[in-house]
Amino acid sequence: MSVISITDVLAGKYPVGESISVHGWIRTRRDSKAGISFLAVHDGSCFDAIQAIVPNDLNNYESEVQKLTTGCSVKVTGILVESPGKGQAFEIQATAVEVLGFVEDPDTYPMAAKRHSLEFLREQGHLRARTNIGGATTRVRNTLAQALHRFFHEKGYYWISTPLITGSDCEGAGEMFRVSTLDMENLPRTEKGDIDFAEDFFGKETFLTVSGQLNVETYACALSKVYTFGPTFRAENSNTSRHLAEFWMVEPELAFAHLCDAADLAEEMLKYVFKALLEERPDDMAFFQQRVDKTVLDRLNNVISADFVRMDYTDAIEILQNCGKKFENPVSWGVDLNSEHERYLAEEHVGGPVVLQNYPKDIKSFYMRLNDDGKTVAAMDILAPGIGEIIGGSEREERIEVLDKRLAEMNLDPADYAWYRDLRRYGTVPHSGFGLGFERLVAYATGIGNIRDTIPFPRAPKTAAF
RNA sequence: UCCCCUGUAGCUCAGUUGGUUAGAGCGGUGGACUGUUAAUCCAUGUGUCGUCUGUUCAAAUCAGACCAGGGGAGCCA
Repeated sequence: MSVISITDVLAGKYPVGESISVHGWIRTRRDSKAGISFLAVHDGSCFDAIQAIVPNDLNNYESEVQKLTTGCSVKVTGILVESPGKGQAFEIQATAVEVLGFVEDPDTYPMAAKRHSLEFLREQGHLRARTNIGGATTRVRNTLAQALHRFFHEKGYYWISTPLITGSDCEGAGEMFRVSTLDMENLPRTEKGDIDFAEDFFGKETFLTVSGQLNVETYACALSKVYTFGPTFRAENSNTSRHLAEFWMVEPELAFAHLCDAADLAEEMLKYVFKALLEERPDDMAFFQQRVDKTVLDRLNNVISADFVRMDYTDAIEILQNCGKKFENPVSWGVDLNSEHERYLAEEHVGGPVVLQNYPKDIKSFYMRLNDDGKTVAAMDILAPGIGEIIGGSEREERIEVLDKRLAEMNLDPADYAWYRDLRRYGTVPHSGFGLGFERLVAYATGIGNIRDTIPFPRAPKTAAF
């Protein structure tokens, strides 16, 4: 026996006139003196609840049905009928209501049938999935994740499970969380007095990964088209609405490809997943459009239909210098762009996503491929109106002598990158890739302003509840 | 980590130029009405006023520190 989902009932997948059972939680109960009660039963399978009509001649009507409040769990059995009321196509004429669990004290049940602030809901991490916005976000997040996997699968990419625990402390993308089983009260010491990590679980220092990129490059240099999709960890003390200490990242890596190929892939990918989202979750997206951000649908449709603008860093600097707008941080060639600059380019100058590319080498990572001009690297950021950088990527430096020169310039020890250098020593190929912050994608797609509301259990500085 | 703002009932907030008894809406509860739709109408309870320290005859109100949340910045995805 399988459990019936309310989404299937509301979609008309069950015959009218026959008896079915649904399970779920009460959203609201309304009593009518005509001798019936209306129950809105919600199981999270879709945005809408199903309405059950409960006659007062059920033997537990007074003892239980009339005591149902928001949040109580029930199994409702009854005849599926076309609804004479407005607001729903089908409803259930209940023949039995089994209460699975009451709400202890309706007065203090946090998820009362009323509007709550997102800040309050965040403190109720174990219950917020029961709200409209919590459920809708969760379903959208799932749809986007599934669409990403499907996109890469259809294009022949292989999903690579890169490690979460890394023995390399030089991934270069940020502060790392240490992984250790040493007794912090009684640390083993070397003769010099340093902590003796040879005694630690892995026999060396280990950390949580900040990016799967370096690892996935090794598989790109064997299977050609690959990607990782998994959690990454950054111990940065970032207190903003667009950073998390634990976030999910999609990182495709493509062999025999240049920067323009990575940019094309990113554009195609975003269009694909937004199209899938609009097709598969019209109910949730209508909610976001109405209650969260009145511009989401236009924005997503715009991304789907418009070509992404490609712009060189050097041209962007010129645009910023000549736009007549006063910036707090002055612009000149060689400086890293600030939020205000990125926002101007994406929101005002272009009015949509923009691919910014070919940055000065001195403000970018060692592994990015040096351009022929000798001063820029083949790096790109995709900036989205509203949230800023959503994708960062590059063509990787595949020439061993150039890579070694870059490592030396940045005072990095080639020995730390031995296996990474091997990829360039044994049958090197041009290859490119990028990283997409998955929670930023969810935020962009829903209009939710704080990234902490796009992941079920957010991890941020001083925040690890639940 | 830096700057600005906020922290009062289950929730969203008002208020307090320091002085006996702290306010509203929503939610909850009780009732009326109703094939209802977060319905409507009537009635009704609720508070270590973020924590600690200080100033004072007196602090929820003033000051300091700390904690938490929001907005902006930096780091980035």
